[in-house]
This record gives sequence, structure tokens and C-alpha cells, in this order.
Amino acid sequence: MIRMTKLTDYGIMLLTHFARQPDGSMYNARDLAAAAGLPVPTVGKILKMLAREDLLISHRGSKGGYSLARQPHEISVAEIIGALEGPVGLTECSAGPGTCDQESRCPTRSNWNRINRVVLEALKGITLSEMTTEDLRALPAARLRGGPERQPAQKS
Amino acid sequence: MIRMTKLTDYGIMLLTHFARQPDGSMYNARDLAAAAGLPVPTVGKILKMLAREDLLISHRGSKGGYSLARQPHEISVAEIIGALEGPVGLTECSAGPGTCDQESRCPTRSNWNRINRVVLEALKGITLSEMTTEDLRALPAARLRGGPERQPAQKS
DNA sequence: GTGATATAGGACTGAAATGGTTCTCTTTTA
DNA sequence: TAAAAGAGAACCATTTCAGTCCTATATCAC
Repeated sequence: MIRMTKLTDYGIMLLTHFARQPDGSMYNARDLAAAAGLPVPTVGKILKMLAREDLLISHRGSKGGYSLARQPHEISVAEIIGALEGPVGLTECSAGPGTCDQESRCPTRSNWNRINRVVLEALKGITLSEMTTEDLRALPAARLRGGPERQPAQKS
Repeated sequence: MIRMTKLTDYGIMLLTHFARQPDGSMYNARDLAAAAGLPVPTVGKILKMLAREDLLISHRGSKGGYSLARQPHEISVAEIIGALEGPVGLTECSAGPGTCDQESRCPTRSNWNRINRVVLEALKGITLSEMTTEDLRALPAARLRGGPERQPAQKS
């Protein structure tokens, strides 16, 4: 339903790998690719993106590589997605005026923003450190449904 | 960040149109297209999909059209998205085994499902009737993050 | 210093998904 | 019986995505 690109998926997987290791652990693209079973160029691309968005710190040169820029619990899934999928333009029509023929008459527009915010808040509530939990299913059930962000509203 | 297709966007817009009108109001594709400022064939396609998923009731023949299958407050945004974007396969690798090289060694997999569930729950909490509110921004801010009748769950 | 290693950054390409159209068939009302 | 309207499937152009490749720059080791 909600489409997450493969790149984002991989990105989270790679960052999770860092999060599992001791603080400041450094890995280069080649080793990470091997560990993740992904092609090296693709992993390199993702790591570059993450570094550019300050989720990873890059170390160039021989014996270089990448390490986490922050503690795992300080990095939210929302940030990762934002880093890999751009400035976040949830609905096409939010791209710019003119594209959408009905900007003026469309009453749903403002509501979409609301929806997006709800989703975003839900994602902000999940941190990388939580992703390292082998089996998240063990977390309290309440976490799954309400979440810190939102819940079933009144039936009008 | 999270991509919603245009079709889904339009679909919500169209359903919102129904929700604003008295119960059982019927519209045909042509009129709705005109009201929404969208091409008729496209609107027709969307309406068909929504009818197939039992969100709309179709009335064939001359003087036919569509009407809401349920009360607006009984239709969630999650359902609409599900109807227009298919069975919901959030992450590619959930499509099937074999596609993903690292199924066994990927510890993030189960966590993704968790993330998806959180997002899904958030969307289930928003109903069509809420989308008819002219300006949702006017709602109390607390509504956005917690809501009046359900308490924000614990963070972790 | 020089060479090897590793990231930075951007261009490019094949494949898949999207959005939109068109056509034929069936149903229903006048 | 004819016209209106939905059902359903096939089809096409465009865009997006995933993945690759190439050149430039930085850093470490000798």
C-alpha cells in the first residue's frame, strides 16, 4: 500500500548492521555489501546518500569507511526514509502549483497533509536501536496500535 | 518520502465528494470527473476499482452511477489506500521468497512488518468523515498527536 | 613522495510501474 | 429497442527505480 523503495529497505538494513556493532565501528562499502548480500555499487550509492544526509560519517582514503553519525536510539526510521527518498513530497500535487488542476477547489488537500503528518509521526517514533531487536514482536502490544502518535479518532 | 500514487489521491478526493453529500447520493463518472477536474476515463477507472472493493455501490444502466457503500465514518483511509494500491506489499522483498538473497540472514525483515503495522494503524484511525472537514487545521492541536478519546501509548 | 585504497559525485541504462486511453460487453431505464 | 452508464481487459507513453560505471579527491602505508 505504502510504497517504500528497495533502496530505503536496504538502507535500513545497512544502518541496522552498524547499530548492532560497538559504537564507532567502521565498515567500508565492500564489506557491508558482502555482509548484506547486495551488489557493491548499490551499497556504495546508499552509503553515500546516508553520509550526505549526516546519518553516517565517512572516512575517505585507504582504510576508510563509514560509521554511524549518532547513537542508534537517536536515529529514527523517519529520518532514514527522508534521507533516501528525498524531501518527501507525499502527494504528487504537492510538488508545485499548476500541476494540479483543482488546487483551489480541492478540499482534501489540507487533509492529506494531516495524514502525512500522522504517518511521519508514527515513523519518527521508531528508532534504529529498536530495529536491532532480534524480534520486535516481543515488544508490548500497545506499541503496535496506538503508538505515540495517533489513534482511532472519534467517529465524527 | 512515503509515496502515495496519484490514483489513490484522486480516489480519496472522489470519496470525499460523496461523503459531503446526503446519504445515498449517487453520481456517475462523468459528473464526478467534471466536479473534480479530472479526465473522465481516469475517474471511471478509479470508481470501478472502489466498487470492486466494496467501498462504492455501483448502479448500472441509464441513470446509473455510484453511491457510498457505507457511512463515511465507517470507511478508513487505510481501506481506501488498500483498495487502490492492492494487497499491500510494503517492501519488495515481501513479495516472495527467492527474490531476496538474504532472507535468512536479514534480521530487519520482521521489524519492517512492525513498521508497516504502525503506519497501517495510523491510517486506519482516519476516517472518510474526518476528511470532509473543510479545514482540518482548525482542529485542536492535541488531536494531531494524541487525540481526545484515546491516550497516546507509551513510547517504547 | 608515490601508490594503493576508499569515498564523492554525477552520468547513464534497462526494466518496471504509473497514469491515462480505448474498446467491447452487459445492464437498466425510458 | 435505443441510449446511458458501468464492467473489464488490453494497450501505450512516460516516469521512476535499481543498478552500473567513470572520473576526481582524500588518506594511509611504505
